[in-house]
Amino acid sequence: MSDIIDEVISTFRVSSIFKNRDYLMPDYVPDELPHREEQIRKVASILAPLYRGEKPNNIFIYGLTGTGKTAVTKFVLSNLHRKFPEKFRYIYINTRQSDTPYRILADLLEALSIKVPFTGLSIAELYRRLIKAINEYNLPIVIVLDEIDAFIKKYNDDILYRLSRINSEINKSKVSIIGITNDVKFVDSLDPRVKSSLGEEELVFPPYNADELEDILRKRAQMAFNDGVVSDNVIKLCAALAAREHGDARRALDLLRVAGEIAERLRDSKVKEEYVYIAKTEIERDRVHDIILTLPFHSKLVLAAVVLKSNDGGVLTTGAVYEEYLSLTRKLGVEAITQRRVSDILNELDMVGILTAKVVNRGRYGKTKEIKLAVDKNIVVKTLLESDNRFADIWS
DNA sequence: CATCCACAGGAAGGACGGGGGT
DNA sequence: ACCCCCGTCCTTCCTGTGGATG
Repeated sequence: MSDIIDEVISTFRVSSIFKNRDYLMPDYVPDELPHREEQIRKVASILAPLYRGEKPNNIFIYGLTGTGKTAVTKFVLSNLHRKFPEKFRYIYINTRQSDTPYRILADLLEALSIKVPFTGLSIAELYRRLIKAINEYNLPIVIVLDEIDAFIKKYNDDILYRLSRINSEINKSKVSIIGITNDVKFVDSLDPRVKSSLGEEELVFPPYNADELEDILRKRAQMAFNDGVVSDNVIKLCAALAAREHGDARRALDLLRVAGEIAERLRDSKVKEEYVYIAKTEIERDRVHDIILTLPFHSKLVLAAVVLKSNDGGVLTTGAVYEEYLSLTRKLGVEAITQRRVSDILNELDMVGILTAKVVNRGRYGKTKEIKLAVDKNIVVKTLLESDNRFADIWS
């Protein structure tokens, strides 16, 4: 048995593929960000007042996923901070990870080294403590709220409003907010007061094109892989596949990393192009798998209904899905939830990319959603079966 | 041109289980 | 011990709606 472990470890210890895999990890912030020089300059110049201990303007940053918004922001802040560690403080919060008002406030407090219980307090109490903490803090603070659009959509812009108002509640203004969002239209849904306060500076990040992606990949590949392991064609392929997905650099890096991992697993000394394709389906499979496993039971049931009805081909409507869902609940002998809730669940499944639910008006035939599965049916079925044995009665 | 379909999706609220402060 | 708060799912009730049809 220990042979197996030795074997596995040995492939890890001396990798013929990777020099250092970390450079391909999503959270790695590189020393240089090719093709984002202009954005770096802009962000840096907005934040420059920190050097004099003054509060910079608030910033709104737009751009699709994987266009370097987070990387540029972190890059500029960490560089500034390294140069002037005594001048200011910055806090980065990803609102997808900390996805409730409570958790955001708790994270902020924690970053200011104030311990708070992870539940139990009222939001108002957290605000009180936060304001007190900021009041006692004498440096400017930059708060980065990443991916706020999803958060605001789910809750409201109350936190943004309150955070932007903190300055007027304390003696000296010193809190700057950097809001990062994937959704450009999202700003319109904000309270005008928040909009004007947070939108003091606006910045748009365009997607990378295939050439730029290639450039980025080449630089990273050099750091991450051993020499001669990755051919230019592999890099071009990763760039091309990611460019198709609106120039998502993270996607491109993921492809390259996973392709490398596959080569490593197969004890190959080179990353072949076919591994990139395998990586693509593997990434997709893992994503779908993770999402489905964490779904509540009735969401899984709704998904099962969609899968079953998709057998008939064509587009589904909310009504059709609900009917199928009801028959499943009867089959399994569980209580059904309302169609109103199922409608929301379909939207949730759309948001995580498992299916697409597009609202359409079909005139005489009413307003409904056109629902289509967006991922491989077999993966869905397999994961559903694995996640809850009650599904065995449906796919026997 | 009005009608009316088949829902969309907002608002309010409730049950429940996680966990407080005092 | 007491009462309070929050997030997660969910319900009930509701008003709104684009365009094929009559």
